[in-house]
Amino acid sequence: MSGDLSIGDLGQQTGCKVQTIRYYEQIGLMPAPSRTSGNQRRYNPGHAERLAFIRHSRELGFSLDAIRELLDISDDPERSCETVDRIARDQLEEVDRRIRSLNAMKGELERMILQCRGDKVADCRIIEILSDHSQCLEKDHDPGCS
Amino acid sequence: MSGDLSIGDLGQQTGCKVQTIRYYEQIGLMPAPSRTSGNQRRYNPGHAERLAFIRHSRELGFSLDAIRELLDISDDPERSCETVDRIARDQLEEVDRRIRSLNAMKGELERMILQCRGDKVADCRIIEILSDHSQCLEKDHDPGCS
DNA sequence: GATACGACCTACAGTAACTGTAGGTTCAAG
DNA sequence: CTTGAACCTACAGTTACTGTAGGTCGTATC
Repeated sequence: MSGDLSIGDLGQQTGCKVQTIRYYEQIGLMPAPSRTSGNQRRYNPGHAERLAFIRHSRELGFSLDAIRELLDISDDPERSCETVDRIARDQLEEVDRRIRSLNAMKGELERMILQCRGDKVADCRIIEILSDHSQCLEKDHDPGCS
Repeated sequence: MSGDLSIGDLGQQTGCKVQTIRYYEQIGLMPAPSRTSGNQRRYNPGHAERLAFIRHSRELGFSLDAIRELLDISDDPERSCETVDRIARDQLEEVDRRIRSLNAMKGELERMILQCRGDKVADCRIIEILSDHSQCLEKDHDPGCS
């Protein structure tokens, strides 16, 4: 009736590493499953679904804390899903922020790379753009330096 | 001639936290500066430029390891900048990968949120989409569970 | 010169979300 | 009955910092 999947099976089914599953259990995100007489974990389909929820949420970038909250809420079907909506909207905003930031990086990287003439470091535009880093660092050990 | 900036001044100039500067020194990314008789760090403009290079590179998403390599290369103006070019192109690829991944997340999040009717969890499309997570987790503790 | 207070010092623990390792045990196939 | 993969626990390591505790220094003011 229950406990038919080994941790390895569960990992294969959900595309999740065995250590990660144990980690989720350790931090209380996954409930402790039953064990065989030899102390090995045995999971039922409910566990598989919970893990699938977690993995899918992770793929959407939700933090484990957010997922914990989503799971808590989803355990009570009578609750309003307002909080769920807020968490999802927050996540969307965060994803948007990251996309904007990465697009800025991308633009600058592309400009940098286009200007590289593949010659010596001395004329390298990439290094130049990354900074005006002048040659004085070796002159640290001047008089005045203890 | 040298050593005129305190660590706090340097942090202000470069928008870098004091602890972060000390951390960069600890991991060998920033050279150890001279010290006052009272053991406080004093930085010169060369340090400020190196730190600016590091921060700018971080803003472009380069890892500290990549930055270390870039700094090593930039210290030798006669070297070919081929490696610099490769590091930058790798970074651009990585940024592109992340943007694609985030765009996929964004699409799914938007679809999810649009379908939410803000009602009870029982009918919540967001929870549904995140998984088919059925109600059987509490039935874990069936006969069969030690 | 005394004092106050912010800035500095070191050393270490904590963060997120895993991943990897060591050293030992169990399961299932042959 | 043996072998070898899969499992177990416990703990260290990863990235790039951030925060804390407990103590010292520098400088402005009285």
